[in-house]
Amino acid sequence: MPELPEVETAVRALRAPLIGRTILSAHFPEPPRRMTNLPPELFAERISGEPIRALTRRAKYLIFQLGGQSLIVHLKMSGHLYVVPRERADPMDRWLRVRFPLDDGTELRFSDARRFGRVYLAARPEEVLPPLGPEPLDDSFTPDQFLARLRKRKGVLKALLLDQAFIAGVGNIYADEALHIAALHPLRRAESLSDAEAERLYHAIRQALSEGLARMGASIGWYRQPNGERGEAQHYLRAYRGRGDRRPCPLCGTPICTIRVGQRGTHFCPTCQPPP
DNA sequence: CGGACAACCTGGCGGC
DNA sequence: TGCCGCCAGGTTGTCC
Repeated sequence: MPELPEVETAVRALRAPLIGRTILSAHFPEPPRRMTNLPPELFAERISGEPIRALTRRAKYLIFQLGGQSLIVHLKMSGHLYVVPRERADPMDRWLRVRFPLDDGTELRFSDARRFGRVYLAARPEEVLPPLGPEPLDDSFTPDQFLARLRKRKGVLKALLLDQAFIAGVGNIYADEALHIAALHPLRRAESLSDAEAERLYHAIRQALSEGLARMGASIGWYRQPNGERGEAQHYLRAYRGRGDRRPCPLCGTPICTIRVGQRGTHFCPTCQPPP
């Protein structure tokens, strides 16, 4: 489940092989269903000959700055971007959705088992990006700004952290992690937090995401780095638990509880995160 | 705005 | 061992 740390890890790894390259074309092994915002022929026509000038991230989106337009990719659940030598008859990727041949004999590939991933071409990213909150790891994201935004919102914390318009890049794993670090129950309501608790949550969000990024992301489910290697963050999770993972709370040894909050599997320690 | 829920997808896991 | 059914999850869209 690529979230901010996983997407940022992919962006950093892809810059070296991609910046300065020219995209020759786009090939879709199967007709794209809802994957693109343009018919495949038009998509290929518009991207052919475009240089890759920069690669950045906004929330969970990868943004390739081309000549006069942008390629915007969302990995969703199972999307994977990687670069391989083009002519080598390597084993065909079973879930290959798009191939972008490049001018140096390599190709950028978008693979996606679940078909949730999206690939957009637009003159400007804002044309396809939804409303997004601040980047939690940016210097411009301050405790004061977080507190001011929090005071405008109501509802349970877990749902708030998952709201990309409130804060960008947090997904199910790091939401549970941030709440555990902050010692806040996922069903606590935003309007119930003291200033001190809100500041704890601010630092916890940044800590959870920073640690995940330092460990190259959490390889739970499908996520792999562009070079195919797993991240390491999954070994250090405090509260989030994948299937069959029965590890207790690392702080107090209490079994981790799993509930559903807003249709999402939610994991917390009933001792460290007292219920509202 | 908040909350609930369906839809999109399909591999893989749990259960039998 | 084999088969079935359901779960996982980010986001959008709908409805109340």
